[in-house]
Amino acid sequence: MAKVKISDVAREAGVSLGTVSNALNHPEKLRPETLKLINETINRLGYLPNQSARQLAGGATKSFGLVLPRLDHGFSLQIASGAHNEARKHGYDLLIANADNDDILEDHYLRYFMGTQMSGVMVQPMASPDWHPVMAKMPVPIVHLDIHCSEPGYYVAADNEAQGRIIAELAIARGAHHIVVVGRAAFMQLTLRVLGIHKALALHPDIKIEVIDAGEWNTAADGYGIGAQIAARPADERPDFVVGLTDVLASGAISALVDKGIAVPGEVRVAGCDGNPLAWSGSVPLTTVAPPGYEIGRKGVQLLMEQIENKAPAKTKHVHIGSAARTVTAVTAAEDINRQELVRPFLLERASTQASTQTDATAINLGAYL
Amino acid sequence: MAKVKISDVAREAGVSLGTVSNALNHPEKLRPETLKLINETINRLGYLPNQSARQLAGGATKSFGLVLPRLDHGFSLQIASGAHNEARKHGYDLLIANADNDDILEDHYLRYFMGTQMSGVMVQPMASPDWHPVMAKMPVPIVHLDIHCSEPGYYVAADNEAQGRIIAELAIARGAHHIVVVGRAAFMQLTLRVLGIHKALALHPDIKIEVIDAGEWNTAADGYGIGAQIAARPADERPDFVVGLTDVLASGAISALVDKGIAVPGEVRVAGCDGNPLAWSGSVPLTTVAPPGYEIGRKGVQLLMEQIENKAPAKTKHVHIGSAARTVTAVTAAEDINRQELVRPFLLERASTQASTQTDATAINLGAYL
DNA sequence: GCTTGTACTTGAAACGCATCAAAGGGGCCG
DNA sequence: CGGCCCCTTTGATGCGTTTCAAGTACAAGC
Repeated sequence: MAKVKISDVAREAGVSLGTVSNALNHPEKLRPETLKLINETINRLGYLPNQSARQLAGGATKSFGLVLPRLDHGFSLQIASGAHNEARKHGYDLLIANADNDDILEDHYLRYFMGTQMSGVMVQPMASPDWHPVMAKMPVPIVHLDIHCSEPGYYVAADNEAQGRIIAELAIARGAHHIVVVGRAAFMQLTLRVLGIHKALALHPDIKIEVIDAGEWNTAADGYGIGAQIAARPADERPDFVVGLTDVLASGAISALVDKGIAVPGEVRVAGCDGNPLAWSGSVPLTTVAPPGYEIGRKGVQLLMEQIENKAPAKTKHVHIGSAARTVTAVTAAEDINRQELVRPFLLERASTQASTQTDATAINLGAYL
Repeated sequence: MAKVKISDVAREAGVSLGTVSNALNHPEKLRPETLKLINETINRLGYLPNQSARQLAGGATKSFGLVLPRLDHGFSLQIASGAHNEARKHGYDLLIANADNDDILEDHYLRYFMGTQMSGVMVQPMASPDWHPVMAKMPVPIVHLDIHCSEPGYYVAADNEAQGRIIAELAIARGAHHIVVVGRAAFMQLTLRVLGIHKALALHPDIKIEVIDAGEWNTAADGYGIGAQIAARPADERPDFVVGLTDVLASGAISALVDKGIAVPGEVRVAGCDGNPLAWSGSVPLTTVAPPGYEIGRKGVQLLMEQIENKAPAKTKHVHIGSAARTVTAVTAAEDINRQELVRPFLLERASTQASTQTDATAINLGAYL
């Protein structure tokens, strides 16, 4: 079980150490038969290059690290997916670490990646990344995702305000008179969505709007609570449009409303925000405005590449990506969940199973903010 | 931007190289004031240990690698979550790689992890792991997840047959007379589920059973196709119970049935299999029998630890974990999506929002297979 | 004052590989 | 046959750590 090393391969194949190394890294430099001989020996011996030694000796690694706050949030997964594909396209590996909603762990993995000679590191931070002095003097390209930071540095974020605007316009288009927004004020992203909604409704003073803090953002139970509260109101105080600032909140609210005998979307329409796959893979599709997670991951890697390739990269680069709006049915959406590079809002009503490519009037083109 | 190394810290702090190293790895060996001095210097200089060099010199890394076929499959995420928590408990890091349904990539990341001096590696393989001769002579503990392999080695798998049995018994309990199973025969896991269903139904020759290959397993569209086909049948040839061997298949089938005006669960009951979060977080809960993904990840790490700690570990160890059955409502389920260590099937009918802890008679205790 | 012991600290060796200047081996031309 | 050049292979060097045998300083004991 002793690990076989490059010198073993060299001895066994009757060539020198450097030749084996070349076989691994610059095969074009070798005569085909030498290469073949070495490869056979490698396989026979079950040789596996020691990555640590490789990195130590060679420098960069052609791999990126991505630290995510959680793995079970659809948005983070879209980021991971986009980052993965883009990284592979450039021949880089992507390693993912789960910070499990823990600051300490986030910091730990960040340092870990930094120290592993990764070519670059991305984080979807839990808190503002400005706090960490270490970040600034990092010898490794780093990009923050889904967050705005004032400090110099690179970040890619969704235009959350635009999402709010889109959803508000959806409500207006549906003829809403009374909107209830369910969310959690403490989160910057959600706050911006609320702001977008308010701005869009500024021109419609006749539409009444209420914002209710659900306490949390990631459990349907909280949405259920608000839904139940709404259902308990006298009919004339009930909204005709509910916005869940998060898809799970919206789902919970729908559950409550239906449970209490209120027709959705008959009496109350409900829309979400997140583009959480659960919303469109379920048997009943939820209308949702999706931040472009996939695109954020992709762009993040692109910014990493940019820093790597430019000898003198910009000190600061902030990218905001708008949410492209598109109408798709539930089934179709489930189909291309991993292929679509743009995410989109859905029609509130149950759509037919034919895919419709009709573009929402409020669509923001991807490039608009680039 | 030059990377600061240990010798820089040593020089700056006026101590020797080995002392700085001790400060990092064996702080108890240093005089408190020396330690303090060194730590201050480290922070001032922003020193970050080079993990590659560390691993090269030191050997093991206290970190595990996990290669997953996809990141967007709920089951894989449960595995990742379980593995993560267990690994942290032992003070290990967990790094995740996404093979993106690509054999080559899977192999690539496996070798990568092997070569990184990871203390152990886990894979949820796409194909049977027997094929790979390299695996056998790996100098690193390795555990296969969610798959049975005949070769010597470690694996942890769900008892898929039991899942089929549970779902069949659910159908029997609901008084089913005609069951349609929608799935993809080519996948071992699904085949075992079908086997379990057949075995459970062996005692009920009066119940008619049909198995339809949906072509795929991971898109609701395929389920939709079968659902539509069922809906098109004359009423007396229609099943009264449909089993999706995968939750998305079940979702798709439900969509189709409802679209075509067939009442679910009024005329046809539908259940899934996977415990995919989408099934229970959506506003309408889907009944599903969930393989214990979290538990598989957990046990996988435990087996890794076992191999690491025992100087002479067993050559082979196969663990099957049964699916514990429990009845939960959609909202509650969404709530503890990340806390439950056991996953469970749901009632087919829309449940009330009160959690019910009633245990299904077919429940298999977690420990039963350990 | 000398010895022994204790508590730290030191620095050289090794970890496995990539790199690169230099050497080797042909083929071709004069 | 000698000289040149190109293609291939060689092996010493260094990457940033950890480790560990050897060293230092200081205190206690005689």
